[in-house]
Amino acid sequence: MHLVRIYECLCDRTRLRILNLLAAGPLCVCHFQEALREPQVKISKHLGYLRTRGLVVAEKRGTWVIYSLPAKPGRELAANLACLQDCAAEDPTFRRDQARLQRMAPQIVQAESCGCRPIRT
Amino acid sequence: MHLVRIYECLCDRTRLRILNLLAAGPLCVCHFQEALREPQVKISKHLGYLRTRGLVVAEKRGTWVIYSLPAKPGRELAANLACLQDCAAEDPTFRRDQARLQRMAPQIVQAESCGCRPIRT
DNA sequence: TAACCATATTCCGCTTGCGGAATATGGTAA
DNA sequence: TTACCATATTCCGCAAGCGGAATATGGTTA
Repeated sequence: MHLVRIYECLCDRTRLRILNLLAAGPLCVCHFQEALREPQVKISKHLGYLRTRGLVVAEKRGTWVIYSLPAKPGRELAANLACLQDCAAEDPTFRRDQARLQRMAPQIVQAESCGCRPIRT
Repeated sequence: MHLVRIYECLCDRTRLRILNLLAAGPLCVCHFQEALREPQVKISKHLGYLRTRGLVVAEKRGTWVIYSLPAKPGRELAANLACLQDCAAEDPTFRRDQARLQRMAPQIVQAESCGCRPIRT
């Protein structure tokens, strides 16, 4: 019953907020810290939790790490992520996080930089 | 973030199996025991867990208790129950449970009896 | 009344997960 | 090289949840 593993990932508030942000596109760790206003350890540990369970994919780019949702999630995961997005649309916390993220743009992940600070190729 | 409470209910295998059976209609405790082939304590405790969190509704009828999904679940709960049903369609465990339940019919809950044994009005 | 039945609760040991402080790792800049 | 930065890991104390054995509760039958 692989479904249980998925729900275990979803039953934490911080992880839900992370997944909600990722629905809009890849992000690097420092973006989560800023958008969610949570300490680095907390973010990092929850990202690790999600990664080891396949809900999230990590890609190293120099010093920083960019996280994203899996390119082709399984049927169950896809269904639940869609359901989560549906529910998130009305939740104030989720909306606030998204708003903060938008305000942080356009220094959002580009091909060349995560935008955490200026990069010189 | 009420969603978290819902996911906490969904991240246990036995509770998922219970909710899956309930999707087809109300059942009394002994039906769960038989269809899931799990001990009484286990069933009872998980039903209690679900009940206190509003995922399930209990109605006493004499000695036995009939459980069902809430008549009008909230938006988030409804969405997740639908998603669960979608996922359950392919899972062997869920299908097996449903098959056992169907084999147990027609002694399934009626207005007058839970069918656990013959009733004389 | 007493015996019985379906269900719920309590107790116990165990595992998992959480948050935070401190520390480790490993890449980048000077 | 050394200093620094972003991220991950370890260690700790604590709380919650699970399963099972035993027991309690409360309605039903005899």
